[in-house]
Amino acid sequence: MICYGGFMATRINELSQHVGETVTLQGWLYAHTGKGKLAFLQVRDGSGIAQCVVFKGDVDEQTFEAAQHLSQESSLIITGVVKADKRAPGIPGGYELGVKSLQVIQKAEDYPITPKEHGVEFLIDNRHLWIRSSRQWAILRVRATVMRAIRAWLDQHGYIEMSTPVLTPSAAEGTSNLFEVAYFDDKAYLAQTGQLYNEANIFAFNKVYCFGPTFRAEKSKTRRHLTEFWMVEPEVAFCDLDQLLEIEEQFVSYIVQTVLKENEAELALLGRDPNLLTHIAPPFPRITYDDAVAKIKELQAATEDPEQKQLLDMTWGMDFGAPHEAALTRLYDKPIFVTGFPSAVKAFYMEPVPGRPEVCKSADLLAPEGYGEIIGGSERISDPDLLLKRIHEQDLPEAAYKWYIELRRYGSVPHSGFGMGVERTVAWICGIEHVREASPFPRLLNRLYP
RNA sequence: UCCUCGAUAGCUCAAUGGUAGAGCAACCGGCUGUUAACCGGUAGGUUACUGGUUCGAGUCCAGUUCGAGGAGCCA
Repeated sequence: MICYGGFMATRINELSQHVGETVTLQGWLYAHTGKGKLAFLQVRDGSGIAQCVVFKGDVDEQTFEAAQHLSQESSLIITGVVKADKRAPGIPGGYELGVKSLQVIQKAEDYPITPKEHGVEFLIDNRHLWIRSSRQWAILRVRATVMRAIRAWLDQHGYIEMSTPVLTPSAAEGTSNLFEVAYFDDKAYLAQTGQLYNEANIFAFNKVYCFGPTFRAEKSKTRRHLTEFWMVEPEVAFCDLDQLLEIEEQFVSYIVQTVLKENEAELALLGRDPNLLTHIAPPFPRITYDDAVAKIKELQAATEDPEQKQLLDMTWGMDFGAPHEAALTRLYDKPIFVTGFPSAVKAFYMEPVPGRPEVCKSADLLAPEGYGEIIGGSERISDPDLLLKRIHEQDLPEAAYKWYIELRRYGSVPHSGFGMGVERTVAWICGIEHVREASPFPRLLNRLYP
């Protein structure tokens, strides 16, 4: 019996509910080994991995022959009796199938990713296959939970999702790190933020968010950069920076707690210690830029390593580099807010701190363990004259911002918002080295395939 | 754009300037509890590319291409 569509099949993550019953699984051979009259098949079905044991005495000769010669990633339908067995490997493991019959849908030939170590280049070239591997499978399931938790928290708290355009007009903040695309006889650019449009949306809907891919044509080759990544950007009317930080810490904590609750098996598979995440709850430490600079200088003075000493070089007014963020966040076991950056290194639309116009009401949220910035947020300038002045100071084309300035002429209010990078957040929660593994098909500098 | 490192079998890696090797994967055989099983056997190579030095180059030199890590910039 072939059960296409899956409605007749049992899912591997539900095997524990079927002990003693005869069930049918539909999946792919993940790994196999044998021992004379026994064949051990590890079968994936998308929900988990289960060991299926074929004993020569239990099946006809053809079936045993087929089981012995099954190749990795062959697709199959397999029927047998569910047994609890502590020895059974798999995800979640502990249950296995005593096979009664086996049907090979397709015998795979020479699957390239073997259960041995492989290099990064080979794996990323084979990303379309690599996502079947258990670590990648686990990471991408956590990503799906993160994305679901993002929407759940925002939806539960009165935000409405409002799509912002991916194709945006020319000009804006300079085009050096934008991807240019032909737009009939004109040029358009792939969006690197939906924020300005969200600032229009709040005047219609009060609390909004956009959530989608965003594009940066930066020539960055580091473990923290993708050229296409997903970002969620909430924007809130009648909201100052202090209120924004409370929103952010609740939001991030909810996401982490949701993953801890729903992806225990995935985190275990990744070797991620949940104790590094269980205490993630409000409030998060807040530190001003001024204090952060002082702390970094202390750390620089304390280090013996001459290379670190040079990397930690810091003077007031500089933006943080990755080494600064890493050193600073290692002092805390929670994400930290760094507030009040110099206006000169931040975007033109950020509200100045009253009495200290050289710094602005901005806040970066830095993840612990050296993962660095996962959120950038700020209170936006609400005064039209000040906004216009800042646009002139930064030599931006006023005409391109006509609509944006107009927002401040028709019922302007204090408002704030932030953007959170999904892949960096997933990388932190999963404890992985590189953001490329937090995206199903990462786009990187020099890498557009597959 | 800059700095550092790298490219040898399908994969991961060896190989004093002197015959190109191993493990895994594949294929054949053995084993009733394997967890990246184990044991025996078979097959598998334009050493990234171009040029140079040398009696002789995977190895030394120059250039090119591709990749990795990092810096800057950023989520």
